[in-house]
Order: sequence, then C-alpha cells, then structure tokens
Amino acid sequence: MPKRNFYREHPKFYVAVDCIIFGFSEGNLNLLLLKRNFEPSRGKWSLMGGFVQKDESTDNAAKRVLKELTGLDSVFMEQVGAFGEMERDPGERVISIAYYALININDHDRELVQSHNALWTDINKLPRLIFDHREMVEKARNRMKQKAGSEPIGFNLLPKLFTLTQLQTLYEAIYGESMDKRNFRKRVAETEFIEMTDEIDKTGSKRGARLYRMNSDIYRQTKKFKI
Amino acid sequence: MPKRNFYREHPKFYVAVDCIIFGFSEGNLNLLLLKRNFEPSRGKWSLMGGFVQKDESTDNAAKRVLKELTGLDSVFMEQVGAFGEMERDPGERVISIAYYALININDHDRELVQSHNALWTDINKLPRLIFDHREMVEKARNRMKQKAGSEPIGFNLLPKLFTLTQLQTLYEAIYGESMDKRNFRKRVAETEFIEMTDEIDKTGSKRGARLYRMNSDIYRQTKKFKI
DNA sequence: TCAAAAGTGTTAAGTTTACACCCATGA
DNA sequence: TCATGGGTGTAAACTTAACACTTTTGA
Repeated sequence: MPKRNFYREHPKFYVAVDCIIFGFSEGNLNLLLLKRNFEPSRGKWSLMGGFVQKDESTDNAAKRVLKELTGLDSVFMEQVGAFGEMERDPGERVISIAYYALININDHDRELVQSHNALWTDINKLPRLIFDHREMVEKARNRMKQKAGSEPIGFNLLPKLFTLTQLQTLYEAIYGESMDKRNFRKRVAETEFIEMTDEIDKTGSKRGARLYRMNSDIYRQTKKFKI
Repeated sequence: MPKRNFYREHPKFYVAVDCIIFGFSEGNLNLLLLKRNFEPSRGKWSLMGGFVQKDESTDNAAKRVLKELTGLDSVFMEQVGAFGEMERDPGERVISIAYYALININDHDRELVQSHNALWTDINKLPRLIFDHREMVEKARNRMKQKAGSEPIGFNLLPKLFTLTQLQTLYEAIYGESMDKRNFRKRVAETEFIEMTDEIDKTGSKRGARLYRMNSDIYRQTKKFKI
C-alpha cells in the first residue's frame, strides 16, 4: 500500500496560532489586544492570531505572527497548548495553538501595532474577548506565573538595566501579591546571575537607584532560580 | 465579504492525537506502546495515536483513541501540547497533539491491547520511538510529575483500595527518588482525603497492611494536596 | 524461630516570614 | 527642610530532613 492512502482517508483542518503578548508597564502586566476591523467578529477584542502556513512549523507561525504585530524577532515564546473544541470559532472549524510571549514594552514598533488596531491593556481589566481567547489568556497567565518563579523569564519584560524596585514590582504583578522588600532583596542577593552594575537610575527617585542586569552566562552555568 | 473567503485562502492540515498512557506495576511506571504492524514505520515502536475526525474535539479524539486501545472510558487525561514541526512525520505533514492518561493497569482490556500489538513497557527502559514520540513522552512525564505533587492524580494509577507502601512506591516511581517512610506517612496522615478503611491487604506481607482509599468529595472541599 | 514487610516519634537543620528605621537627594 | 523612594539585619515560626527499632505472622 502506498503511503499516501494511509493519510488520505482523514479530514484536514485549518490550524491557527494565537499569541498572548505580555508587556510590563507602570507596575502592571499588560496584554496586546486587537480591536478587530475584519471579519469574523469585526469590532470585538481578540488576541493576535494567524493561520499556520504550509512552509512553517507551528512555532515559527507564532514567531511570524508576533513579528507581524510588533516588529520583534527572537523573543521569548512558549506554547500554552492546543484548543480544539469543535465550535470554538463559529465561522469555521479551526484548531488553534496558543503561545505566550514576553516582550519589553519599549521595544516594539508602535506604528505597526497601531496599524493593526492593537492596544496594550491592563491584564486585570481585560474586555470580553472573542471565542475561547479568555481561556487562552488565563492558561497562559498561569503557565507564565509558574515558570517565572523557577526560570528567569521575567527579565524579558524589563529593560536590560533595571532597578530592584522595578524587579520587585514586576514580580508583584506576576504573582498578584505584594512582597516584603527586605526579603525580596535578600533573595536577589543570593541570585548569582543578577549583577549589580555601577550605573544609577535617577529617573525614578531623587536619590537614585542602583541598576542591575541579568547575566545569562552565569545563569546557564548554575541553572538555579527561585524568587 | 462572506465569511468563507476569510478562511478559504489558508491551507489545511492533518491533525492527530498521540496518547502517552501511564500505568503502574511492580514498583515501576509503565507506558503502553505499540509495535506498529502498519505503515508508516511498520515494525517500529510508537505511541497510540489517531487522526482527529470532523465530528469530534481534539480532547474527544484523545479519549476515543484511548478507548480503542484499552477499552477504558472516563479516564484522567491531560493535554501535553501540540507538536508542529514540519518534518516530524516523514510521510506527510501531520500536526499532532499529545495527551497523557493515567490508568490502573489492572482495568484495561488485555485482548484489545494484544490485538493492537501493544505492550506495557518500563518507562526507564523505553525502546527507540518513531518521530518525536520520545519528546512527547518526556514532556508528558515532566508534566505528570509536576502535577502529581500538587493534585491527587496519582491515585488513578492505583486500585481503589491501596496500602501506604503501594502509594509510597508509586510516588517514588513518579519522582524517580526514594523517600523516607516515616516522613511520607506523616504527610499522608495530614492529608484529609486519604482515608483509612478497616480492610487489610494480606497479599503483600504476612502481617498484612492496612488499606486506604481516596475520598474525592473531601478533596473537592479542601483542594489541598502536597506530597 | 525467623524472615519480611508494617508500623511508629523526636530532634536538628534549613527555610520562610515578619518587622522599622536611616539615607540621599531635588524641589 | 522635607517629601520621596532607596537601602539595610535579626529573631521567631514553620517546614523539611534525618534517623532505628518494635510488631505481626506465615512458612
């Protein structure tokens, strides 16, 4: 039996990717959401998505879609999972694979974002989203929260140099709870790959705050993180 | 613009599910693997899989495939993720969604399993598997390990009544490390939903061991678990 | 009578939490 | 000079880890 026959009896499906794009700004986690000016569901809010093409893996489709919206390349992304309910997209059956990305909100291409009719939205004040996008967001958020506590992915949301107050505010936003400053700094001090620089940030306070950086080489050696 | 056009430009894909079926026997985690007597890759080892059909969600496809092999219904299953590399299946492009299942190895339909040419295999002595199935197994195993420590899914691998030695051996197999008996039993004693019964198992020892059971109602109330 | 698995508490080490004041600076 | 955010240590509470002997019973 030639190989083709084995597959040919089976149905084929549209496969899409949807991107949960996290940013961090003014003490809050934000998501990049589209106000759709196209069908289906014109005028409603949604995640940025796109159909997987013949010549790309699903991971690459997600990267392409992220780049289409933000102009950004080589960004941290992780798959959340496949969403395959039959009626999830009322237009046609589409199986969608959700990915989340962590980007530094200052890095993206603002015009590109605007041209897609996209807006940064506080994750705690999300509008109603189409289809099962809310479920994707919740799952991505939990996955990210989980991961951010044991791998240094959070640093993707910050500028290269950051103050400890910024770092703490970020983790408070991720965990959704406030932390003790001294205990937090104690943990940072025990984290070898968070390096103090000799630069000072004067924008956030009169006194100025020490800037730190994450050293990926050191992280790769130790692979230990808990915050 | 009619809705159809929006979708029609895009390619469609075969979508499959693959099942990582965990069982527990003689102190080891086992996987149910198929020695394929069909193309492609006849004669090689693989996970049980199947194509998603038009009239079923991906979750239901996974349940169907599990039932085809084991005869079992309403089994704990969880999605691991989508595998979408272009060349993962050398025959045709297939996007596959992996699911893992935890079953009590005594419950399944042995004849059905035999008729599929499937065998229980010690997870620490797996043969080479086709495609990216090894990667699926590793991911499923990690996900399961993670989850088994914070939700009482492990009990799905045991008979309804079990001894504490069985439970400890199970967790040692899941975590891949041995545990202190007294500390383990202390944790069990603090777990409200693990109930002592008044039955004794005499098959495992001369003295006999107390049988316990998991009470799902109590778990649903407290939702606390850590072992 | 003895081999084999079941059962049982205590202490030390390590981790986590709670908590309050001084410092440097620009406005 | 004072309002603002930056920076610092210690003790108590809790959690985890280490450890060894007695019990029961069938062969």
